[in-house]
Amino acid sequence: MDLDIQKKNLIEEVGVHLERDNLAPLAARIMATLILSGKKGVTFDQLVCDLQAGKSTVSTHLDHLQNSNRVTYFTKPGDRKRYFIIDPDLVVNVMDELLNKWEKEKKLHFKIREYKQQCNKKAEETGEFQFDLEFQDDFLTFLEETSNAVKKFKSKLTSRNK
Amino acid sequence: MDLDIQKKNLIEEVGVHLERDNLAPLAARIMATLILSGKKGVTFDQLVCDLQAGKSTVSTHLDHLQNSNRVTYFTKPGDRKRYFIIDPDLVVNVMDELLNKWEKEKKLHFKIREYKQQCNKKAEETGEFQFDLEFQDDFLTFLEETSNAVKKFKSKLTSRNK
DNA sequence: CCCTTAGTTCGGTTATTTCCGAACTAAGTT
DNA sequence: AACTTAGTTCGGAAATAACCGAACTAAGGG
Repeated sequence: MDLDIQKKNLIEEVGVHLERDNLAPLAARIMATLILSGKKGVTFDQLVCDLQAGKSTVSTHLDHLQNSNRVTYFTKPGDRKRYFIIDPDLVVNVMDELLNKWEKEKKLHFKIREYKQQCNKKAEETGEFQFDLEFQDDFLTFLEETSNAVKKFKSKLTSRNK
Repeated sequence: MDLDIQKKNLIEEVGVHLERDNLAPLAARIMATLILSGKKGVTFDQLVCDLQAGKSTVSTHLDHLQNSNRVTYFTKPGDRKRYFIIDPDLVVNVMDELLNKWEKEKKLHFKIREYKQQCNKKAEETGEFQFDLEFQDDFLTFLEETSNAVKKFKSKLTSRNK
């Protein structure tokens, strides 16, 4: 099958998938394009042209993608253009984001757990407990264990890359 | 501190957090309310009243939350009202969702990897490879390992609950 | 100094999401 | 049969997100 057609289809397929983590449609297409274009990078104009999008839109999204550590660029001497690429640390950055989210989630679950305990204590007299704490505990263990798995893999990766 | 005020604040805090996984603001508040109300359940009218929302809005969101296995309800004999609660299997359901997403992601990465290999093969003559496959491989391993951690914890949970 | 290139900023348009009220259904009550 | 309760459905309003073009900046080239 023709590689160009395959690329186009993959960009769309990957793009749709990427929209699931709160990326705007065009931002997702930009990411997909960069993923499928590799080391040689893609210029601003190529993106505008390939994706049939406005310059301002591409500019804004590239900004956001760089701020969130997904995308970066390199330049060539004597060439004013920027060559955008996927951030080489994307995998690690994604993991950090996940860990961060889970950390916040853990703190919230702790807070909730405390609230529930207070409620139960108050209801001790009547004997009708409002809450099982199991749910909270399971969730906390889940977050703990999964976080650990990610951390372990992360350290494996980062140690390898010096 | 007054438990009612604490509850209100927590609902808002948890609500904001829940919006991060593609829940509409009101859907997130419903979830938060149910989480913080426990076994006794919350009725439709209570939700409409507490959250100051339209009946239709609450109805639609409750529908969606039930379809996505986050919320369920019980009834009391001789009482037409439904008492909505967090689905007791929520933790497992959330894990299943995660695993599902990661499975799709793995398949996509495989597809991408294949495309990249084809491209590199074609570029073998010129000697300038367009792609490192490392990125794809790292991501695949990441998904693999993290999925396994989640699966392990899931089976621990489900075996405990018969 | 003017022109081109490579973007950025800003105000506004379009599309989508979220929410709402009014009218409706279905089941039990009086 | 008429009324209340517990919701559902549907058409549309309001809020928010996504995108765009026109005007602008900044830097290098002729």
